[in-house]
Amino acid sequence: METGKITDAKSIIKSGIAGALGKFYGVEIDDSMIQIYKTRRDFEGDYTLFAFPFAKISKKSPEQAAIDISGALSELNIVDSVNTVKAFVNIKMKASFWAERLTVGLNDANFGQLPRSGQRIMLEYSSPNTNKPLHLGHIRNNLLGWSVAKILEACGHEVIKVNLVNDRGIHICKSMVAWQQFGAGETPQSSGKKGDHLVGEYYVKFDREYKAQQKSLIENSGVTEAEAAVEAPIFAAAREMLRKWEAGDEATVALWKTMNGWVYEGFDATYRRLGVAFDKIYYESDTWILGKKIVEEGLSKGIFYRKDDSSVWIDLTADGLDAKLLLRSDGTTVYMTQDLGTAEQRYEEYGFDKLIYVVGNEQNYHFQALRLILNKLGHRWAEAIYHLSYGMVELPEGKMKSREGTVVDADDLIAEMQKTAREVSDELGKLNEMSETEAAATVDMIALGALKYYILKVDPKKTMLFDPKESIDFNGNTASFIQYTHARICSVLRKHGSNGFLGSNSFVKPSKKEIELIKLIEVFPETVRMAGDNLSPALIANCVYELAKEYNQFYHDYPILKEENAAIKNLRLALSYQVALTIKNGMALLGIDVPEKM
RNA sequence: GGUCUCGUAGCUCAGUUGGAUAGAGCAACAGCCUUCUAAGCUGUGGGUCGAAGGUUCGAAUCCUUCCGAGAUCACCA
Repeated sequence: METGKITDAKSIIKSGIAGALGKFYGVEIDDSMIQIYKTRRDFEGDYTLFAFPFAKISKKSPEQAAIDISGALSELNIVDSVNTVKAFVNIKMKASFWAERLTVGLNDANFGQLPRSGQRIMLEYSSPNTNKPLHLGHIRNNLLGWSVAKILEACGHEVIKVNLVNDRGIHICKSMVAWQQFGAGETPQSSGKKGDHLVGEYYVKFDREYKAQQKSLIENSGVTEAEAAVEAPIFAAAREMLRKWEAGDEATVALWKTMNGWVYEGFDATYRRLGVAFDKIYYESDTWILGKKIVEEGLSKGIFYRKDDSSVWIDLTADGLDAKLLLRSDGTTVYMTQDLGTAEQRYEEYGFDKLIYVVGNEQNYHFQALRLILNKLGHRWAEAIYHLSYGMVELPEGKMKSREGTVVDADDLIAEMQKTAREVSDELGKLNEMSETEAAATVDMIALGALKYYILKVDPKKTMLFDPKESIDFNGNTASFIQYTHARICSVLRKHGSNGFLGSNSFVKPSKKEIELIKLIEVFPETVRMAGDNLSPALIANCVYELAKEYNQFYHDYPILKEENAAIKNLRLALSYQVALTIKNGMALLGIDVPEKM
């Protein structure tokens, strides 16, 4: 899924270096020899070239090679000066070079949007169960999925966002049975409860009743724990309901449709609040049968085998895994069978170049097996399957456990963040001059921005800690800080009476601080490319934060509107505009909106 | 037990895919609003990069072993 090359400052310098050193040494300079990176802050220069590869060509010491190189490079017309420290060649670019880079950025209407790649990527994320409301873990999944989709689109790929809803099975039957027994006809309309929460309550009720029945069975009938687990009447009722559902019993299917409908209404509300959406939604009730064909295929090819009880397996022990079940002895399919089937169906329908599953790392094993099995069946596109495996979200008290009631509900969390955002904004007097609609929209941006940024700034693959107190902090490395920077710039541009875009003007030479800002803006498209290659929104978050931080320093130390020199003022306005645009584009890739006032 | 992931400041995290003296935020302390938004800015303190070996000009980053944390190995999804 590599994207194309970008003509940023670094690549321009690289080709300059290749030309100059090719001439100097009289050999073709391979791209890999030019190892260049940002100069450390304590040294003079913009980029640093490592001289070791060239020492080999000239058979001189690395230090001497560095000196030779510095001579050759100072000839380049974009280079201001060169200095060497040991085997490091520090290159300082001309101020005019940076002014030119700013102009290029300003004239790029789609700054940060890379050219079309022609690749089609299917991205599966969210994939909830319909027996309980979404929680903090789902939030990480949804935010990651949405952001990665945005990033891949920015990288020029066609992205198809899909959701696979787990709407059938024993878990939903549990909620249904409990509702039948204790519900007394309660509906979201009658109780005013959100549909997914309502169904979730009955799931909990089931569990409570189930436990009570087990306890009483063990105490009164003297059965073992395992026997009690099977014999409890309410569990028997759930199993019976599943059997009826699979047999297509009308009343059961009708109840199932009604209760799932409630859940979908609830999910839709939460999805809308989170600002995520899908291009296509798959339901397990449609796909669970898929994969049986694959089982036949695997059996006939001798890749799968049938046991005496007629269950079907694949032996993956040679690949370091275990034997995996593909078909139960009663002929029904399992999760793996279904996933094999949907993958094949999706490939036939869409012919993707890449199929990405955003699923927690507890399923690493499953996806390892999935790829392996498809490979063994001879599907070349198995290589296109990628499991974007993200780490669990933990609380300061430890892991979330639904049984202990420590699960953080998605809707509650969002509501809480909105409340806090409102309080803090009010306290600071930020909403004083706003209409209620405007204030509500601003509070919304701040609250959701805080939540999204807090989660997305962490490398997806790492287990992360969600500290509620820290997540609603609006200072430091937070979305609010970045949003505030954007609002400040908008305020400056408003007062100037323009949108700050000053066309393709040529600019006066930027000062050191201004060059720092141009550099941070300049790397944005390259950062988007890296974020796409690594499927990591965290890279975008860091990049935007660095930029906002640098701008706030600049804002504090340098006048913009009050600058008397018109040419310098012009440069600073253009720079401010470009910073605001980059912040806006970057935050959009995280699914975060930025206000013009706050 | 097998497989996989992780371990960086008191806490939460970065670290440009092997580069120079490892960086931010929070928390603590000390400053800055009569000047474009103080949700901001400046400064101080804080490190055996889990440990030990190895690879090489050079390692937080790669390899080995050990220690510690987590995930997974169901006729659940």
